[in-house]
Amino acid sequence: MKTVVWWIRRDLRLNDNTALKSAVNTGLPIIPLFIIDPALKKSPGHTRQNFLYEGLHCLQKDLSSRGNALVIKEGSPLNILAELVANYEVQMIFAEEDFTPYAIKRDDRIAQSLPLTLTSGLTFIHPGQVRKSDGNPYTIFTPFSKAWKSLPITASEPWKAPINILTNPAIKSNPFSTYTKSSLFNAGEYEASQRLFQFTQDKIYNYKEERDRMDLDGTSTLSPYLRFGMLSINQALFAIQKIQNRNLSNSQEQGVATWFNELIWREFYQNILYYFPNVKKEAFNPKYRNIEWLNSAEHLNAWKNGQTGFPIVDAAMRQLSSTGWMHNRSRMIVASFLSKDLLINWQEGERWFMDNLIDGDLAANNGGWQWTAGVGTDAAPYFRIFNPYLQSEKFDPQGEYIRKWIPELSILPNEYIHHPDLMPSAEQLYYGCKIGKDYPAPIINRKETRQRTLDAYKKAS
DNA sequence: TGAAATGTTGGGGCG
DNA sequence: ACGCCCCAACATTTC
Repeated sequence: MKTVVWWIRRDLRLNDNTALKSAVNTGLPIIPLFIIDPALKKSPGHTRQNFLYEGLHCLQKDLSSRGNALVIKEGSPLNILAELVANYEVQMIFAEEDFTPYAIKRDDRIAQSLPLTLTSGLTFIHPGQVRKSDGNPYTIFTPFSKAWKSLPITASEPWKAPINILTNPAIKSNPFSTYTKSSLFNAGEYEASQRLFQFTQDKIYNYKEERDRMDLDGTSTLSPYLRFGMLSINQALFAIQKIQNRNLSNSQEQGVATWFNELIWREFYQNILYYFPNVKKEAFNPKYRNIEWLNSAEHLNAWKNGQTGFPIVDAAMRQLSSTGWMHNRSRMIVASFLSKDLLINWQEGERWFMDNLIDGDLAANNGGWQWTAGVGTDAAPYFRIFNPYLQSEKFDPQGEYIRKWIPELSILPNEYIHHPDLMPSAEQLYYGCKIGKDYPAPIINRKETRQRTLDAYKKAS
């Protein structure tokens, strides 16, 4: 029996799936396949791996309700696919194109000997399509986003997977259910579509104002779903287009435009990784490849464990450890603190984020870290140093975020919540929070570190 | 998608 | 009424 393979990688959905659609269009029976690749298994942290496995479980359920089966195999993709091709009459392998250096290399090798066809879907516009007039890729966000927006491409009505997907009955799958559920994110495309619907009904209209507030629930919380393709970028952009057709107030429009812009940032960093795969290993900007980092192991541990003595930093780091997710504003604050205040190589932070984030994505995470560390695609940003106290007062005004994640500070009044080390000793006694004992004293003096960092960056450039 | 330092302006108090 | 000072508020420059 002639058959085709739908090779699932980071597109764990049935609807609006370009690879599945291509497979369905052949009219041949399909083998829906996910390969657990040992080469990738060692890198993801537990949170992300659990989310992936729960997503596979969901996909398996979604498929079996259509009378089909998801085949899950473990091993080298090349070997597994070659074996399938040898044992079944596989006419074609369809997969959604991925742009990490590992994925590109893997797919190139497989395509040399097997009938692999890659489809577009991870980014809305393929990296090759967004270039300057001289043919070079964009390296600055604003011109990139202008070019991106000017392309005459609009999101299309998401493709609905057929009620019955014809699968190849000759190959059986084992049920897959070994995972720990995330406390915050249910996996699966149903959950993703629900969240997208809720967000675009309501929160998106206040997104511009509330997305930065760490004490509010103002962000989309869609990143894990976009990361694993439980939601496609086309589905997200189509949802935006639909609400843009309504009569929106000025401020509502701004909320929508701000989220739209965030999605273009995602495209931008996928592009950067595609054209400059070396960013995985080094700073995008050659001037900042030789910064003399201090790399204090003690400071790095304090940062990881949320014990720096800076409440907003510690709250954020504990949120990450507890939930596998961190608010976007918090990510910038802790990243600035690690690279600019502690003068620790941003790559240490990048790795810790990848080990812990449920939505950890090489392109976005790397881009974000390089941006904050000031070594990336921005023009002259080395002096962009966040002041954790100001950030805290601005974006967690009542200290609710801090109180939520740092129980030992939860009793403090607003007056001291951002800056507990300024608390007089009588108050420390009164609130049962002795600085240096119940909660750490600040591990660095910001007045000194600011200058230290400016010097180190200046020297490197 | 930063913050601090420095510069400018303009209104009110006051001799 | 006038000029001077003070200072808050805002704008610009600098790192």
